[in-house]
Amino acid sequence: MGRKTTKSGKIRLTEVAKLAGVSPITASRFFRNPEALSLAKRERVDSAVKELGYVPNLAARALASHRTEVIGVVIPSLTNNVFADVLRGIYDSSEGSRYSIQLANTRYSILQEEKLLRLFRAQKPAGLIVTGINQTADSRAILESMNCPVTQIMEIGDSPVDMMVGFSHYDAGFAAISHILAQGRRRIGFLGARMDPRVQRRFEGYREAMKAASLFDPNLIVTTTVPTTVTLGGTLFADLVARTPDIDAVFCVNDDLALGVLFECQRRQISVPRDLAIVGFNDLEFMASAVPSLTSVRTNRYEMGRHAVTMVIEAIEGRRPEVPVLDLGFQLMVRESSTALDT
Amino acid sequence: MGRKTTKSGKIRLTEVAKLAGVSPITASRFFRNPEALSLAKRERVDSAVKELGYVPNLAARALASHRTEVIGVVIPSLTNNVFADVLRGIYDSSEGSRYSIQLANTRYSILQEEKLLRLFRAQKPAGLIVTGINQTADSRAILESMNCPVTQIMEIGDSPVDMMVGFSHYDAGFAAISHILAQGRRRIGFLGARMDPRVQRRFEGYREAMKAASLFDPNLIVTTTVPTTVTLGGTLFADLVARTPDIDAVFCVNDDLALGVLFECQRRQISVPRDLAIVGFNDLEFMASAVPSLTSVRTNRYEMGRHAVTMVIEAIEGRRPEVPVLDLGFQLMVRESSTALDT
DNA sequence: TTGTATGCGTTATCAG
DNA sequence: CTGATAACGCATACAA
Repeated sequence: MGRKTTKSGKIRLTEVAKLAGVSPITASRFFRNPEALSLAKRERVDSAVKELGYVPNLAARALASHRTEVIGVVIPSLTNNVFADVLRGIYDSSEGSRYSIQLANTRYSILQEEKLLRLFRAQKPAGLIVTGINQTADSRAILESMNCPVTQIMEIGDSPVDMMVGFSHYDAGFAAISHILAQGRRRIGFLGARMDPRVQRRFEGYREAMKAASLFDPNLIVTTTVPTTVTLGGTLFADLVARTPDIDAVFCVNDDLALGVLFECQRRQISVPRDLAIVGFNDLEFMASAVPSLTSVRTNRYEMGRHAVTMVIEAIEGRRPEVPVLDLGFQLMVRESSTALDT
Repeated sequence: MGRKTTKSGKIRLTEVAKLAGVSPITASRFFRNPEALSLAKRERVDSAVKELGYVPNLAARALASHRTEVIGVVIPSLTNNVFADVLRGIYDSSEGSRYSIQLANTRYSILQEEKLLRLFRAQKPAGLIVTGINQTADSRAILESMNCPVTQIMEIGDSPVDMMVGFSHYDAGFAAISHILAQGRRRIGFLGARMDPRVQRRFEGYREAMKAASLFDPNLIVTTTVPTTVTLGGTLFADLVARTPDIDAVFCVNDDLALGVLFECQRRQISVPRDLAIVGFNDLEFMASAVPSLTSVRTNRYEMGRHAVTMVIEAIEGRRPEVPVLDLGFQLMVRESSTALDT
């Protein structure tokens, strides 16, 4: 009397095996290691699967095998374009594989991060990708106790939990300032928002470059912990100009701020780059399109996502990388907004 | 000799129950329906859980209960800011609940969407959120066979699979054009990229508004299926000007294109809005900040995400909405770029 | 290459 | 309010 095609919950591996005339475990192997089956049985199982419309039960699989096929990804923001690119890389690279991505958003809160990591631990992910290197001690402990490959992304540093892929925000900040200095600018303002750990390291790059040139001056610095927007760029710039009118360049910790500064300059008839050089960070697509085109520091976000997933998957499958830390570097994209001063 | 605190895999509900002096099923109920326990046992279980550091096994739970606590979300793009906002709403609203979000990216491919839906079906999600109303017949069939609440987002239409939250892209396009016409403009160009179903409906709004004013002219239209960028906005605009030099306004299907048009105008010394009015779509944050500030159609993306999750969760828990279709509307944000022509 | 026996950790069912 | 028993659907280990 038992139905089988309807009430889709009914078709188990057993049914498939029965129809194919094999044992359940052979049918099971068909999915995990098809090559281990004789061609004949492989085809029999294959058609049985199709005929019955068999859909594997992931929960049963996970319970029996003690592992899932999900890779957890912990990022601090969904609205930040930077992470959108990283995520694209992650999803693109994971698609070919059998792993699926589970995303979690900390909103830049390390306590929230801790909570999410606890949640992940309950789920026994096959691998984990987390943003940055500033986890709490508890978070680190969780990560280390998780018995799965972990890749930290966006930046690099000593003492990785496991693997890392990113670049040095300090170096990138330093390089940006060195470039501006090389153009003959001296009063270089710093505009910062959000001030997360990576932004702070860019700031350190700025500070050290300025100090090395004996040009550091606290009056050149305007920061806020408020999230970044284009509008905020204009506001911060207005603050900076009010306090320090003689600036001849501005380094913005991201491109949204830089665009806001450009608009504010247009509003105030400040000529860019003649009166003011502008340099952003991340090299979002619009930077090249702006008038004047805006200099920025390109970061390889999409590649970061791709590498992170690849490294994790390789590690899951036993092929650990020779070096656990991958530096993807950055490129200074010099454009009109930071050309040399006429002298 | 058996450890228990280390090798965290060891602690099962049984261990908790033993320590608390109750049966496993009572310990189980502690998590799902604490009120059903006597205060005494509840406290005993509670401390046992804490003492042992018990972590529930989600796979076992899913297998035994025939349901998971994940809500699947299917979107066409991760880099599009529009979806970033929707996702933020989704994640924000899901956080308080016990449901976790599983994200899938179709990259605007309806075949990929079909594939992903099949994958979801294997996972027996508690609920599903999908983008748009243009699923393939197969996709629709899968959705309908899934036995869980489904919410379609971003737009509304007849014949929802289950529930819907969005707005009419046709109406929004029509309203934008009506506004431009009311400013005295006559030669209104249309710039479109990507041309996904929602963009096409905005186009239909444009077309009908123009036809109603007897101003429709194919030469005013430039579209491409290429993904949107700011740079592309400039390129499309250049094409349009080359073909139809006498335009006095441009409607862009999104804000990135609009920004690109603005930059291109700056490059060509075309005065906005004097020579050309510009209207975008979505009202991304930078629109208000641009010089001149750019008119756009605000869509309530964050709220869309929030409502979608809330509706799904409510439905999962048996409280279906009175009306299955929620229209969140749109607002025309009139700014400097589309003020009236001097006459 | 294939199959048998057994267990994974939890919850549903129904009785008390 | 509490508990005993029996699934849930699949994979591991080992044997053939």
